[in-house]
Amino acid sequence: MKYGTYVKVSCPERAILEHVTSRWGVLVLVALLDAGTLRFSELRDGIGDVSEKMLTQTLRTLERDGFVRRHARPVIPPHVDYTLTDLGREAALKVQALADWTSSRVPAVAAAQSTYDAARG
Amino acid sequence: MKYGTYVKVSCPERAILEHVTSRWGVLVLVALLDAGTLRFSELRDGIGDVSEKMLTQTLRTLERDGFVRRHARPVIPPHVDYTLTDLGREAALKVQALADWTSSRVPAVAAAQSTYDAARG
DNA sequence: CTGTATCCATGATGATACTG
DNA sequence: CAGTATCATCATGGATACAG
Repeated sequence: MKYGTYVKVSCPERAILEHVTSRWGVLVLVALLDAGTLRFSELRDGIGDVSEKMLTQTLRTLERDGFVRRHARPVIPPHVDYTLTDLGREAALKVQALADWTSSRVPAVAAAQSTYDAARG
Repeated sequence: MKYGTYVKVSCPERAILEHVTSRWGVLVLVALLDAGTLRFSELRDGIGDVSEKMLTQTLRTLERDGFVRRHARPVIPPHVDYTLTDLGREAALKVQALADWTSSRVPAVAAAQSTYDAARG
């Protein structure tokens, strides 16, 4: 079984971890942390390379977990805003911290990989 | 592959993040952080439910990234020890911090999910 | 504009069997 | 003991088309 992003994981902690560290989850959380409020199309364009399907799926999951608040204005054409909840802000800060640390160690990891690859093949 | 305007998550960074937050990556890092040194079989038994294939794969990835050091003693039967490098200890601490935070918010997330599911379907 | 529905290629995953 | 090899399966994510 794949340790799915959406359900079917025995350990709830593991599931939540998957949600916030998932490919698009990280980007959505950090984007909303930086911008405060973003529309669906702003998230889609800002993140880039994300399909609408995956963005919707990611937003639904984060909304269900209580990390993201969805505000749909009853207008035509539709206008939907997304913001972080307090819980979501906590999550976003933690995830950003991990992402920042990772970013800072990219050179060290790249060096380690080169060494490893050179020694083996 | 290009990422966001709001977020600067490069591909190598994303890959590293996936390595350390992967299902078995988290468990291996935390196990080694707690125990200091563990043999292959100790990791396999301690983590539980992990196939030898996935454990090997996880260990190789973490070793290549410079997070884990592998020490194979030239004896029969084979005896292989795994420990964290300094870089790996940093990673393990960050990951454990995120995992601990996640663990502490499981009730809040569960409540949010119940609310969401009740309101919708 | 903000989604939903459907199909499908890809790749991750784990069971099993085997090896040095 | 510590892996490696092979294979079946099944979720994941992307493309596409369409709807409200």
